[in-house]
Amino acid sequence: MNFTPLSNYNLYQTLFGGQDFNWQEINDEYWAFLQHAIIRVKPHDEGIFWQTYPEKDNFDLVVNYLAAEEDFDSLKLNLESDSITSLALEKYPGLRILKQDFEQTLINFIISQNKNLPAIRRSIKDLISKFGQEVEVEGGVYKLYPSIERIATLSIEELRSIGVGYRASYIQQTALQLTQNKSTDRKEPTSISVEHGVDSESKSEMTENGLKGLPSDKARELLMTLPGVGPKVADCTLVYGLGRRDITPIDRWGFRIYEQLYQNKPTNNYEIVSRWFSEKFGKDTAYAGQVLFEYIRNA
DNA sequence: AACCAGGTACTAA
DNA sequence: TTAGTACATGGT
Repeated sequence: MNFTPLSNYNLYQTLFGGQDFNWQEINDEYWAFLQHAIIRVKPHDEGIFWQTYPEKDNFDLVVNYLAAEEDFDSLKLNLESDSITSLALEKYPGLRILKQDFEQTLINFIISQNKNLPAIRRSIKDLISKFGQEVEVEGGVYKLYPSIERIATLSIEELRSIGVGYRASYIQQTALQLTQNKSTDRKEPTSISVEHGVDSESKSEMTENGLKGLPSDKARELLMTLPGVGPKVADCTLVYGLGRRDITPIDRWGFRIYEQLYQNKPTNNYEIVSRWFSEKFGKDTAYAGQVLFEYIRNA
């Protein structure tokens, strides 16, 4: 295995908190099952021992996924200017935000709606074990997270078998749309912007690169046209799957943070709370939201 | 045995 | 816009 030092990095809380459902504990190691790779991590005091499969020694994949090169110290300084966030940070030092795969994040958070963390993990684990492609790892056989194309071919019945209930059609339809957008994206490489209808133009932007080119509110609006994707799932996708840091997803806990921790007037209006976070924490909103989420959830 | 879960879609006022 | 409700299934 390779070794990479990691400083001020709360590995366990980062991998197994509420932001990422792809990691499993296997014999004192942490394994992530992605669409095209498996990341294997063995924690160590000063960093991690790691390996990737089926392509081995993929340093860029690991460092990028773990956001290991992010300047956490200056981030920490900014967050400490707020006393409540500072308190949360004391309890969860070194909590990072990972850089997950866009499509996988979208599907996972569609599954997550109205489920608790253990139930989410169980469904995703089943999705992988039932429908993932096999890869050989050190003589054993493991499975990747199923590709979005594969998910698009699954029947409602197959999807129901992983315990996602009414979300099955959301998953199926969203996966179908993403694969279709990917293929039209390839046929029309870049901008020879001929007469696109608003509709087809929007669709062509519903790709990883298309969304990356849009401001957060616009990208969220577009993501919300997908079935099963409301503001919360859209924001999770933007933050965890597209690297956005100027917003934070507002779930039940987000509303509690807004009302109880910061003594704001109770509301059930997503936009109001979302804007409050972004105006208060600016470019570090995602980090503030993340550490406050872990803080209030375990209070 | 209820009640809740990192919500969303739908309906009616 | 805002308020209420059904939804499949599993965790506690």
